[in-house]
Amino acid sequence: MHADNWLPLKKNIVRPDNRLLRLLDENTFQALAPQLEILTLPNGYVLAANGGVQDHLYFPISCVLNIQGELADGSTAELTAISRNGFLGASALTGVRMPWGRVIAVHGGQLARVRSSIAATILRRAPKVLDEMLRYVVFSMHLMSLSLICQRHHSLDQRLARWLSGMIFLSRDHRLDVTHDQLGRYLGVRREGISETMKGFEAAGLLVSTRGHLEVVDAARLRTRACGCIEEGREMFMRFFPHHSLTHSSPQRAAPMGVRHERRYADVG
Amino acid sequence: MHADNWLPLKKNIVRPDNRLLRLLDENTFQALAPQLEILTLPNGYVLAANGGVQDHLYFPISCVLNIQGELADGSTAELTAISRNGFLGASALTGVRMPWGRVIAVHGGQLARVRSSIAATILRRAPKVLDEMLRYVVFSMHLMSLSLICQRHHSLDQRLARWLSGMIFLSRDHRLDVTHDQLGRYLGVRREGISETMKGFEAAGLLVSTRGHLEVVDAARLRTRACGCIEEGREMFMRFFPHHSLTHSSPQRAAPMGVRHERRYADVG
DNA sequence: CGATGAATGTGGTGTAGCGTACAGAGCGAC
DNA sequence: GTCGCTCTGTACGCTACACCACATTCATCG
Repeated sequence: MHADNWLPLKKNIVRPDNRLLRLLDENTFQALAPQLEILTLPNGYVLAANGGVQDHLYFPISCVLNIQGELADGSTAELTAISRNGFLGASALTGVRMPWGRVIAVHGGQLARVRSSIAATILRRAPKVLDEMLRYVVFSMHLMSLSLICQRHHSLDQRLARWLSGMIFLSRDHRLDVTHDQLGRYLGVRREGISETMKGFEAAGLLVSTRGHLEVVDAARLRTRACGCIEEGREMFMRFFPHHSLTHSSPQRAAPMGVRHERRYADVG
Repeated sequence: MHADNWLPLKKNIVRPDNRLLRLLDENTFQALAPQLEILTLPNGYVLAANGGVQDHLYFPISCVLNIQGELADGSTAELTAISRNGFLGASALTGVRMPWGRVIAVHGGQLARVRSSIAATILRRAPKVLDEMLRYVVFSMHLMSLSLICQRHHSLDQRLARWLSGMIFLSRDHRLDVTHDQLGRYLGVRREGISETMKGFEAAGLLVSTRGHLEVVDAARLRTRACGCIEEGREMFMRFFPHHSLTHSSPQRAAPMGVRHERRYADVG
């Protein structure tokens, strides 16, 4: 798992399908383009371990990143997920290097990155986009607030159902490469708890799984098992980004396994 | 409990002791000053219920605000606390009205506020302060991440000790007016759990309490009962605001009950 | 000064998820 | 193949806290 396969973006090339990059006016984008690198990450690629993102901004295109926190005593939990709707690197943008967090491409795919120092200079000329980035940061904070309460009050069944529903929505793929152990770290529970709950889901015909992989086969019913946080998150997204339709966000990139995608409700980020 | 006792700030008056307002250059501050209102809130004053802050920015001076989240199903938890080091209203600054959250002055005192539309216009001329506000937002997000993991993995004893330690640090007052019920909502647990834990603290001689009030009498030992999140939070603060000394942040405003204040370690916000 | 309601003590039962331990099973390396 | 390692199933006691029910006590206000 190594991401050496990046290639510099050529000028006048099609604009990467990231919501924020799409908001750039043509001039600013052309200024930024030579500095953009496009990376293709495999499933499960660890983009940053124990040190967070230091001095790049990352704009997911077709991948989904997962930010994981870990305390000194070893406790972990997922903090947020980032897709083509957002970006990663707000800390770097403020000039702070955080030795905190761990970034994993739960769902592999393309992403664009740019040095934060360069980005800051160029984006300063595009206050509209900078505003939108601030808005995304604030939105993330609200989503995290939601997760904070969710963790405290909702059952593992509900939270796992929410997590899976959210992830298949963001990745546009009903298949997922994760082990029970990883899921446990994301949700802040033991591996055994995940196995147990997963067995229930599988018995109910919601998904099928082999070691390290799973495929959701009944997304609609899976969602009914989740807590209301999916809807609350969706509502929040609509409130922050009213002009952005979740259901028609952008053309589908791949058609994996011929499963029709369910996108009516979903977790967002 | 009504906050009708506000008075418009006079020109050339001493600058309110809020970290962000202090960062304003003199010209920008003079432009902002006529628009600032200074409010004095009593302990427990509910600044916003079920609707968050809509169209003001709030800069605590001597009060400590507590932001509480509540889901549709009634689940609650504290999201963050805001003192003279920060501000409230990032959502409003992005132009979004959030029907979410509840703001309480856990520790009463003064705060400055200004209409967010006016503030946005004026602050646009002070990019340094705007940057610092963004930095505070990002810092808050990290602190919330910490709390998210803390909630999941640490015991009620530890979390209550952390909360109390943090609050007496931020308020510079060892006394606190809160009921067990309120504490339960902040920490996302039942009232009975708080009563139980509190009894333990009182038996250990860490604090004394009467109904609706408590006073910490051994802050040092209380901190030893807390989880490591206090230190982690402090480290985070130092990283984001390296030039701001926590121990000498500003002169002490009141000397309540002759108790010497412990400020070596603390939770921050 | 007594009434009244909010705040707190107490207790019993239920359970979700933890800690630990170990067994089986798939998958890749050789 | 078959070895070895990682991933997954299962079980069992334990603890923290939830949920429910009620007794008590203090503070305020008439």
